[in-house]
Amino acid sequence: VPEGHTLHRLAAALDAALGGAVVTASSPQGRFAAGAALLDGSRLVVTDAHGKHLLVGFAAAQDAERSPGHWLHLHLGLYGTLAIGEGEPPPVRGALRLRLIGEGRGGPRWADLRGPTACELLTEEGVALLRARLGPDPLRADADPQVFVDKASGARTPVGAVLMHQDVIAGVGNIYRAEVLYRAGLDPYTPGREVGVERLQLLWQDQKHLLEVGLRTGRILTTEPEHRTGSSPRGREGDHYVYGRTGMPCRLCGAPIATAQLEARALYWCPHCQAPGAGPPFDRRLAA
DNA sequence: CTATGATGGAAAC
DNA sequence: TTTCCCTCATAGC
Repeated sequence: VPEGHTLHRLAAALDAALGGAVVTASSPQGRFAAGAALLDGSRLVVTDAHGKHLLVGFAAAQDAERSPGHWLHLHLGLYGTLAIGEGEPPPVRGALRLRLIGEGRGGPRWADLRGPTACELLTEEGVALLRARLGPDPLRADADPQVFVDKASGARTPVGAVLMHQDVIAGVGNIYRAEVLYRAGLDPYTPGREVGVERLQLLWQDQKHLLEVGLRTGRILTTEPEHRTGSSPRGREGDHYVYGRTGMPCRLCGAPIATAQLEARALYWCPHCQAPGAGPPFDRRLAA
């Protein structure tokens, strides 16, 4: 579930639920017991997402300035979950890494974290180091597209691999990489340095657009309305052009969708619409 | 009901 | 390159 849009949604949801609240923190599973003990009784003051990383700032409950002394860094990885709810938290079940409970602006709220790749406390310096190793996130106002263009246009590796590198563009995962390349009519194996600056700029723009749709809808929806028919295994009906559609006909040309491993992940593409030298298979509208 | 694989990344080899 | 995290949606009985 978690590509970049999901983390921005979670950041907003966590702030809406527990922003400003003094929290009770615990680690029923025990693996974050020391960290939870440090956070227990402090105030959740800010949430922020950068790519697939979620940062949550906590201040001492009596700190009038509400300046974060501790930063909780979360990364959900492939199957971590952060569930947020109202009222009484559900009975503890399974491996619950972290539970936060507090009286939010709208009433009692709770948040349960399971199976994360990262759940750790960082200092301000640690947060700076984390940000330094992340590339621009198209969903952030401070994102600099030029950083993406510079890094991607210097890469000898395939553009399909470059898009997965979080230090090049933060927040793109395996679904978005496949879909944005299809929408651009780009052969995934074209080396980054051969894509061209102009097409990389367009790639950034379209990726930003797709992430914004994801942020708004909570769903990785990459198909234009007129193409939204037929199945997308793992997505809702018609959500994707190529992701997970191995062997199924391309929505535009009918050629069977191909798959291969790239960057240790399944890559999906249309060998016809994304043949070397091809252009965008349709006029992309910036609507959804 | 059980089995499988997945939108990720770090650590361990 | 392989393992781990130990969830959750989906496929299949």
